[in-house]
Formats: sequence, C-alpha cells, structure tokens
Amino acid sequence: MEFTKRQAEIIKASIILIAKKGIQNLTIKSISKSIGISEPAIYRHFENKMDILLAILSYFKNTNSIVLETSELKNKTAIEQIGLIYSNHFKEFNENRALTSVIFSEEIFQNDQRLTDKVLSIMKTNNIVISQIIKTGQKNNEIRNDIPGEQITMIIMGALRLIVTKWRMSGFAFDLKKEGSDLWNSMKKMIMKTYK
Amino acid sequence: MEFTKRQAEIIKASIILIAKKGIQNLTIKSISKSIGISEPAIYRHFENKMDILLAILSYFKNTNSIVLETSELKNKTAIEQIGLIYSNHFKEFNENRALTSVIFSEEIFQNDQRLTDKVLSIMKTNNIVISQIIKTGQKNNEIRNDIPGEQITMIIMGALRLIVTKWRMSGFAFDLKKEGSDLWNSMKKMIMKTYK
Amino acid sequence: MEFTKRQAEIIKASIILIAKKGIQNLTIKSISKSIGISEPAIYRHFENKMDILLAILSYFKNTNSIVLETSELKNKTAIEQIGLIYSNHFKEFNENRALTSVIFSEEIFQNDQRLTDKVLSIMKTNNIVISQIIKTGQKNNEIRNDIPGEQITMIIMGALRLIVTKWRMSGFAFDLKKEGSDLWNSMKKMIMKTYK
Amino acid sequence: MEFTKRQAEIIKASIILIAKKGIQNLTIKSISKSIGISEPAIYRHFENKMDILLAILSYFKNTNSIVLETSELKNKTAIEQIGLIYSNHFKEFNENRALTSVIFSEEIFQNDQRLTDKVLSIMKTNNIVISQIIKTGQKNNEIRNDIPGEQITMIIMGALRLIVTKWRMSGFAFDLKKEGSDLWNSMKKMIMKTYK
DNA sequence: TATGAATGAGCTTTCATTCAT
DNA sequence: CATGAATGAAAGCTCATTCAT
Repeated sequence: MEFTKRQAEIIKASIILIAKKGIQNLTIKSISKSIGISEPAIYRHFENKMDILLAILSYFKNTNSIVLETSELKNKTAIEQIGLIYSNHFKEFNENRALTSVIFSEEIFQNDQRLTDKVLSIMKTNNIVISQIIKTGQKNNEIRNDIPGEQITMIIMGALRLIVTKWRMSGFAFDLKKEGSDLWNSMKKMIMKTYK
Repeated sequence: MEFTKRQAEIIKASIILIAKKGIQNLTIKSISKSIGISEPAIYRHFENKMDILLAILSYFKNTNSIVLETSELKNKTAIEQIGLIYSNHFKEFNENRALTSVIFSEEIFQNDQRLTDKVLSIMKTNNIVISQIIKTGQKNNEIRNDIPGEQITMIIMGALRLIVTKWRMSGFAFDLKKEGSDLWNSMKKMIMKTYK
Repeated sequence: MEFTKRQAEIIKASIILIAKKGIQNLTIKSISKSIGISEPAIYRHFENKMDILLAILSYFKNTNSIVLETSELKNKTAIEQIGLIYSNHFKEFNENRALTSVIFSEEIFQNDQRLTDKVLSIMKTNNIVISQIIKTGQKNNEIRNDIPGEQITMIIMGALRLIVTKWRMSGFAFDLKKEGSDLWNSMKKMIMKTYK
Repeated sequence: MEFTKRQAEIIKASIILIAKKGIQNLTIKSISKSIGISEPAIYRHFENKMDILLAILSYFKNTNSIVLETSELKNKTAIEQIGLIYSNHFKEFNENRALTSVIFSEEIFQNDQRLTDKVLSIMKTNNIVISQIIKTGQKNNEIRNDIPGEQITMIIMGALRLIVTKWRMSGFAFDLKKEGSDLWNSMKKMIMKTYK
C-alpha cells in the first residue's frame, strides 16, 4: 500500500478539496487543476475515481496507525496512553486540518460497498486499540471496573470525535490542543479508579 | 415552516435515498422516480434542489425539537431528563432508521453556506438544551461539579452520536434501545454526584 | 417493437451516418447534430447508444420482413418468388442506399453479444424463407434436385449480397436494378430443372 | 511492402483483436497490451494508427496473392484452378480464423479514403484473377457459355464469401473444408458445360 | 397540478499521439 | 528500441432546470 509521489500528491489534493468544498465537488477536473496537470494525467496514476477514494481511506489507515501505534505508548499507564493518543490526534489534526473533514465522516463514503467496508475496518481497528488499553487499565485497577470497557471506549472516542467535529464546524475557531487537553483531564476524573 | 403533503413526501423519500445510496445519488430523477412522479413535478413543490436539502434540515430541526422539548421533561430531575432525551432519540431512530444517515452527518451538507449554517444552528440548539439541563443539575447537586457543564454535555452528546453511528454502520445489527439504555446507565455513574 | 417519430428519426439518421462515415464515426454527437437536437435529448428516446444500434437492427428486421413476406409471393412459382425477392430488394436498396452499408455488414455489430445475436437471428430468418421456397420448388420439379436446397440458397444469397456490396463500393455507379435482374436471369438458368 | 518482425507482430495482434472485439475495440492500447509492449513503442514501428490499418490490408493482399497466384495453378483446367482457389482459401482460413473477421468486411475500413481505395483494389484484383480463369474456361468449352463470365465470377465469389461469413458467425461450428468442398462440387455442376 | 421534450454545463473516462529520458 | 508521463480532443452519459402544453 505504498504510494508514488504523484499518487500522494493526488491524495493530499483530494483531501483538501473535500475539506473545502465537500465530496460532491471532488471531481477529476478539480483534482487535476489543483495539482496543475491535465485530467487524463490523473488516470496514469489511478485507474479510476473510486481508486482515489479508496486510496484516501488507505492513507487514513496509515496516518491513524502511526498516531495509534507509536512506540511512545510502551511503558506508560493506560491513562497516560489514552492521553497520548488524544494529544497525538489533536496535534495531527492541527497540522492537517483538512483531515478532520474526512476522517470522522463515514457518510461521505457511502455510495459504494468497497468504500463502506474500508471505512468500517478503519473504525474497528481504532476501537480495538483503545478498547485493549482500557481493559488493561481496568485489570491494573487504574480504571474503574463498574463500567464495561467497551462503554468507556465508546465514551472516549465519542467525545474525541465530537470535539473535533465542533472545531471544524466552528471554522477552527478555538484552540483544539488546549480544549482537547482540558476535555481529557475531565474525562480522566470520570474513568480513573483512584482519582480523588 | 409547515410542509404540504407532497413536500413531506419528497423530504421523506430524499432521506431514504440518502440513507440507501448516499448524498451523491440523491438526484431530482431519483427522488421523482421513488415517489412516482415526473421530474418537473418536483419543481412544483420546491424551487430547486437546494431548497429540498434545506427542507430536510428543517424537518430534522422539527423532529429534534419534538424529541427535546416534549413536555414530559417538566418536573423531572436533570438525570431523568437526559435519560428521556436519550431514550426518545433511540425510539425515534428505531422507527426511522434512514434518519440516522443524515442527522449526525454534517459533512453531507458541506457544499453550501446556507446548508452549513442550518446544520450549525441545529447543533447549537441541541447543545444549549442539554447544556442547560446539565447546569441546572449541577446547581441542584445532582450532577458532579468538578467538571464544567460544557464538557459533560460534549461527552454525553459524543457518546450518543457514536453509538448511533455504529448502529447504522453495523447495518442496524444490535438493539439500539437496549445498548443505548445500558450506555446511559453507565454514563450516569460517571456524572452523578451522589451516585454510589 | 414500434418506434416513436423521434426514435425513427434517430434510427434513420444513424443509418445514413454509418453509410457516410462508418460505424466508428457514429457518435451521439453526430446523430444529435444531424437531426438538430442536443446530445442529451437523444437520451430521452433511447437509454443508451447500444439501444440505438439494437433499434437499427430491429428496423432492418422489419424492413427485411416486409420485403420477404409480401403477399405478392402467393400463387407464384418458386422461381417467380425468388425473382420477386431479388427485385424487391434491389428496389428497396435503390430507394434507400444507406441501408446497403449496414444490412450485409455483420462485422459492424461485432462488439457486443446482444448485437451479434440479433444479427445472427436476422440472417437465419432470411435463410429460412429462401430455403423453404427453394425446397418447395425442388418438390415441384421446378428447381434442380441434384443439389441440396441449402446450397442453392447459399449461392442465391451470396450472389445477392455480393452484387449489392459491389454496387455500394463502386459509389452506386451502375444500375443495380438492371444488373441485378440480369444476374438473376443467369442464375435461373443454373438452378431451374426444365430450363432449356 | 515487407514488414519487420515487430510490424508483423503488430499486424497479427491487430487482426486477432478485430476478430475478437470488433474494429471499435482496436486501440493502440489494446494492441500494445496484447503484445506486451508500451503504447509509445507502437509508434516506433508505425507512424500512426491508420498505417497499421493499411498494413493489415497489405498483409491481406499478400496472403491473398499467395493463395491465388500459387504456381500450382499452372497446367490445370479452369475448374481445377477454381477448385484449388476454394480449397486454398478454406485451408488458410482454417489455420487463421481471425482473418475471416476482416477479409470480407469492407465496411470495417470505411472511415478513410485511403482504406476504402485499398479494399477496393484488393477486391478488384481477386475479381480479375477468377474472372480470367472463368473466361479461359469458357473459351475451352469447359465452362458454360450461355452466362457472362463476370456473372459466374460473381456467383462463385459470392458463395465463397457467404459460406465463410456463416462459418465465422456460427462460431466456427462446422467443418469449413468439408462444407466448402461440397459447395464447390455443387457449383461445378452448375457452371460446367460438359457436366453430366 | 402534472408532464414530455428539451438543454447547457459538467461528469468520468478513453483516444491517438508526443516528448524527455 | 523502449518507456513513463503527459495532453488535447472527444467519447458516452447525467445533472438540475425550463418550457409549452
């Protein structure tokens, strides 16, 4: 799943275009124009438009994996790990705002089975990673045990998604890193066992 | 903001089409076909396609308001009120699954300022309602005070949105009312002050 | 298999275009231009280009049937019947020269199974009609019996096809009706039993 | 008019492609793909696509000449010569079925004057060869004199073309060599003078 | 209130061909 | 002798919308 330079260029341009104008205005023409080549030239690098959309999702899968699987996570408490995931995501989004328009927008990729499948698989992967950290935390008596791990995962991810969505819809009007960090600190209080 | 019969028919057909095939396949042709009239006939009821999209959003605003502002909320504790909102939402979604494809899908309506504005206003309204309940609950010592009301609101809405999204993406494979009710019970433990 | 006015217009324009410029230059644009409507307008009358090609073949089937099944054939000897078919064909082609570019050009319709099937079925139908006349003629001792009816049919149709092809390729330079009639008179000598 | 190895390869690949998918699917891309080189590589061997089509026709002219002008013809009766031409053609077609899709398909090469001219010249050459044999046969009292030589030629070639066309359209379902030989034996009866 | 017929603009994609390497 | 990358032109087709009836 490695991309050539041109392919990466096309993917990035596409993400920016989606962010700016919505999926419905992502056309071969708009892509080619935005990177300064002709329309047919796009087809040297991707077989068709669907393949570009799939590539965008693959690109996310990669980006996400990097954010999630970073080696920094080792030798940290569960809470510290989730905290790192939160802050890494916020850092990534801050540097690449266009991502936020697509990454939590499953509905965008609704018009084809292959797209839906890919989106679902990304979602599941993320879920598993967080869920496992949470469960380990529960075993270590770090995280409260009176609530199933899956539910805690859902609450954590739900809040992460919503704050990012609000940030984007506000036109990136607030400081995501700060607000996100505050939010996480509050959530910690809710889910930690020994919190006092 | 009342709709004629035909307008309501068009709106409902549109929501179903979006749910089935995504926004990109919502065309005047597909709408007219699905309700069995000709394409030009659509223009007797809406000036143009944008107006249909705006109407869909207005329809949501109404639906949502009903769910939120029902008189049942009076004379209930904050926790009971949020619980009611949760279960009302789940009931509504269960009866009208197509709604879920559109209601938390802000990205779908990204290609026009008027749409984005409307989506934003719906979001804000919802936020205010929940937020006020939470704050009242905090004043009454019902809900914990060590976390700002806005953050609790974000967590509650984030979890609600995410469980609905998962339900839809799973192909409505689990019992939303049950899972949602369980989730809410867990959340109660996290946000109630006197919970023990 | 009835066609609307516009459909007939499209079919006739298409045949003329094929005759003039070959199948490869039969485009939706060229058709629409030749009848003075826009390209999308074509799609009001045919679902797609393939359907136009199929309609052309259906049109041939009709035309051919008319030529073959005319009531004039009744109460005639076999030789007279074939003679009539020959002369009717030549008359038809003379009045509608474009037909000749398509009617014996099975190769033109080679790029799709549905087209090939239709062409094959037209061919077979024609073959059966002629073949039956020949066989009846053989039973009546009108036509020589020392050669299988199928082979006589092949020879008769082969000569008919070739003279028409030559006529077209010559730029319609000779008198098809006369040359064709002469050819038939010669063939009569070859296949009649009692010829002397 | 000699071809390099690569040119011959391109010509043969093109004929096969035309046979399989029709002229409309003969593209530089499909040719290059079928012989495993890049598209620009084709242009090392032919100036443009038209030249490939012309080369295909030249290739036919050669093939045909070989079939027609073989020295075997010398010292044979007219009937024997035509018989040889028939059987040589059938042998050639049997070994190279793709040929049949193109060789009698004048309509395929209809979209350019140079192509039409070349097709016409091939047709005329064939005609002259057969026609001369027939006329010699008539002078020798081998072939009946009551029918003009040109018409006999037309009948002979028409039947040859039609049986080959039928063979191809049937998916090469019958034994061309046998059926063709039978056909010729019947035709002999029709055109020989001293036949009895 | 509805429709059949039409259209300008735009879509994705393919074509033959070129050029630097 | 070959190719990767590119392109102008054009293909088939769909879109939202209009208009006469």
